Amino acid sequence: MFDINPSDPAPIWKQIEEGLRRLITLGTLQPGESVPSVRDLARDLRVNPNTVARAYQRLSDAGVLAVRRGEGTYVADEPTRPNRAHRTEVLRDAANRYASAALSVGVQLDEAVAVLEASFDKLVAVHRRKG
Amino acid sequence: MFDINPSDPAPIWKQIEEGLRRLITLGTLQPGESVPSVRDLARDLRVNPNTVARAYQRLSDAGVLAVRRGEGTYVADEPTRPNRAHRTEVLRDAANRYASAALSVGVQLDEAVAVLEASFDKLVAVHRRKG
DNA sequence: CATGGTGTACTAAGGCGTTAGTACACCATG
DNA sequence: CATGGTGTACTAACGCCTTAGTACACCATG
Repeated sequence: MFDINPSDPAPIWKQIEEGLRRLITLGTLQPGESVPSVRDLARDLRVNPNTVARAYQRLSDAGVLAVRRGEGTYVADEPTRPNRAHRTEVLRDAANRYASAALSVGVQLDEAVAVLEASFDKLVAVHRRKG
Repeated sequence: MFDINPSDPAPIWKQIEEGLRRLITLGTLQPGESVPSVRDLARDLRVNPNTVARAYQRLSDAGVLAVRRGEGTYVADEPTRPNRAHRTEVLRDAANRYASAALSVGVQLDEAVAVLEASFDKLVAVHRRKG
């Protein structure tokens, strides 16, 4: 489905939340489609079920996922889209972290852009492979 | 000198380490030049001296900073440069995080590149202002 | 020599993330 | 109705990060 990076300082529940949002915006997960159960995804990612549950609950509160009690969790029929303010904030923060990391190891803008394109291609390719 | 982002999941000592490496590679801090004392930088960043000390010690172990006991800490005469393997690893990881964040909020490559350029410009501008 | 600033070391406490284990209410299925 | 899978909730424990406080050895300065 997607990968978790244990060495990433970002919390695992946040990586799961981001990964699911990514698959939804890319169309890999479509409205009404079911997502893996808490226990299944936890086993798949080699992570504790509580951590997955935390991500699912946050996405449900945000209106991205919909829970049918006793049955399972599904992508909402009309998944909530982040507004412009939140989107630009997330993007600027992430860009600052990337630029800082690049400059700290002596990498210029052009090379940073090239590597960024490769990362984009890889993630979109995962999308095309349906998982 | 540089900024610390308390909401960044990355440890503060790592942000300090990265910030100093960035200023050195940009030339804002030149070989032989002195860096602020542990207590001064801690007061400046509103952070505990222990946290700054941790970053200084790691940079000293890496050969980027040189400590003169009882006197202060300085940029090494020939600061160690990260090798290609480490550089590409850091860059790829950071690029993956940025690409993932962008796609999770529905941002395409072109917009992500534009925002990245802005971040680069901002950091380099800080460099030109000598701090 | 006395003072003050330097890096360094140590302990104690609190917060957050993660894991582990257990338990419950819910619902589809047979 | 019994079973099994679903999300959810709770406690306990561990580790890492951070803060706070104290203390030490070192050295430049006056």
